[in-house]
Amino acid sequence: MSPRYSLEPVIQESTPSIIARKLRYAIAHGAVAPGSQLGEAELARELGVSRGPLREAMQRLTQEGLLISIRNRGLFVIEMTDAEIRDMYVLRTAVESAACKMLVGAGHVASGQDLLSKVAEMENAAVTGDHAAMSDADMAFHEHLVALSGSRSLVRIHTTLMIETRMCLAVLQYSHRVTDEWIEEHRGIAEAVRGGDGLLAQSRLNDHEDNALAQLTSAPASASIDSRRTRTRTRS
Amino acid sequence: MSPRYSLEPVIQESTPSIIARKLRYAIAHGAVAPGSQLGEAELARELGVSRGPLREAMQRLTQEGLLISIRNRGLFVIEMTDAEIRDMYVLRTAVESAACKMLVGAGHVASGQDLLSKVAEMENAAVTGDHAAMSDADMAFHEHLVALSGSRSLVRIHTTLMIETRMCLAVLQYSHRVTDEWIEEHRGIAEAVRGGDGLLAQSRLNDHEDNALAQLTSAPASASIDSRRTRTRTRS
DNA sequence: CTCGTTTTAATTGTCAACAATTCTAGCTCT
DNA sequence: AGAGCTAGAATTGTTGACAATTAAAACGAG
Repeated sequence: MSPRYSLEPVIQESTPSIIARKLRYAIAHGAVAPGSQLGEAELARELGVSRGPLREAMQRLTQEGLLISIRNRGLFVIEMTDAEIRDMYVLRTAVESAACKMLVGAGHVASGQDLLSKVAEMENAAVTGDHAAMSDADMAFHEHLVALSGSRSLVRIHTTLMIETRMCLAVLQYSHRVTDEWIEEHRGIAEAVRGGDGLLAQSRLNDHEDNALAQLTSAPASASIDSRRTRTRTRS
Repeated sequence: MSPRYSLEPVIQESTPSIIARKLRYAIAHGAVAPGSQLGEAELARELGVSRGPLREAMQRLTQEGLLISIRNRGLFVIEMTDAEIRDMYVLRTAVESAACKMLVGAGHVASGQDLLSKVAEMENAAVTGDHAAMSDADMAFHEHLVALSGSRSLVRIHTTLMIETRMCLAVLQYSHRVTDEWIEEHRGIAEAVRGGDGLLAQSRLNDHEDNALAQLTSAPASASIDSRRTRTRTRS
C-alpha cells in the first residue's frame, strides 16, 4: 500500500461534511444513545468548530432522518420503534430488490462471484466468533449488492438506510445460532445473482430481510432499545 | 368565531423550511433554469432573510439532490442528463412498486376505488386539454398511490422524486396523442390494485414508468428485464 | 396538599461582520 | 501574438454576539 499513487484529492472536504460524517459514525455505532439530546453549543465546543457549520451538519442528518428537530427545543437522536424499523426495512428491501433486478443481465456472473467473496468474509468472521466483523461483513454484502447496480440514486438512499440499520444493530446482541442460516441466505442470494435469476434473487432477498427484521423487532433482548429517560413528545 | 373542527397545529414553520419550500416550488416549476447559479446574497436580499437560514435551506435542497454545491463557487440548479433521469426512474419505480405490494391485502378494494377517482380527474383534465391540470392529476395519482401504502419512508423519498420529475416535466411539452394511453395505463394499475393482484399492478406500473421515461429521454430506456408478469422463473 | 402563576435558566433562531478561496482581467515576458 | 503570471473583485465559509422562545423550577393562593 504505497501512498504515492493514491494521494488524496486536493479538494478539501467542507467542514460540515466532516462534522456530519463524524456524527453519523457516532450515531451508527451507538456512541450517542437514541433519544439523547445534542446541544449545539456543547457539540461545537467539543468539536472545536463554530455553531454555523455544525448547524449545517445537523441539518443534513435531520434531512437524512437520523435526527429530529424540535423548534426551540433542540435536536434529538431518533428512537426507532418496531413499526418504524419495519417501515425502514420496507424501503430497504425495495432498494435492494431493485438493485438485484439491475444486476441480472449485465455481467451477473462476475457480480455473483463478487458477492460470494463477501459471503466468504462472513464465514471467516463467523468461525472466529467476531460479532463486529460479522456485522461489518453483513453490511458490506448489502452495500456491495447495491453498489454493483451502478445506480447512484439507489446507493445514496441505501447508505442512509444502512446507517440506521447499524444503529439498530448496535443496541442488540447477536445470537450464535442464527449466523449459520444467515450466511446461507446470503449465499443463496449471491448464487441466484450469479445464475442470472433475478426473480429468485429478489424472493430470497425478501425472505432474508424478513428474517433479519424478525431478529430486530421481536427479539426478547430488544426491550432496552428506548433510552432510560423517555420524555419523547409524540405531538410536535 | 366559526367553530373549526380540524384546527391545524399552531407550530409555526421554521424559516428555513419556508425558504426551502419556496425554492423547491420555483425549481420544480422551472422558474429558475437548470444550471443557473443561486447567489446567497442575492437570494437573501430578495427573500428578506439573512444568509444563515437561507444557507440551511440550500443545504436541504442540496441534500435532496436538487442543487449541487461547489466549494467557494456557489450553488447551482442540477441539470439532469438522460442517464440521471433514467436512474431517478429506477428508484421511483422501486418505491412505487413497493407501495403497490403493500396495498394489496389491506383494503385494496377501497384503495383501488380511490385511485380510480384520481384517474377520473385525469380524464377531466384531458378533455379540457389543460396540460397543467393533466400533469397535476398524473402526479397526484402517483403520490396518492404511495400515500395509501402508509409507509412514511416511501412517502418521504417519493416526495423528493416527484419534485425532480416535475422539474423535468416543466422543460418539455406534452404531446396529445399519448395522453389517452397514459390514462389507460393508470386505470390498469388502479384496477389491478382493486382486484388485489399485486404482481399485475407491479408489472403494469413497471411498463407505465418505462413509457413515461421514454417520453422524457431521447435514448431508449435500458432493457426492461422482467417487466412481464411471470410466476414461473424465466431462464434464458 | 394541589393547582395555578411567575420567574429563571437554557436552548435555539437570527443577524451582521470578517476571513479564506476562487475566477477573471490585465499585464509582462518570450 | 501567445503563454504565464499577478492583482483585483466577487463569492462563499466561518465566527461571535444578540434576540426570541421554550421548558422547568420556585413560589404563593385556595
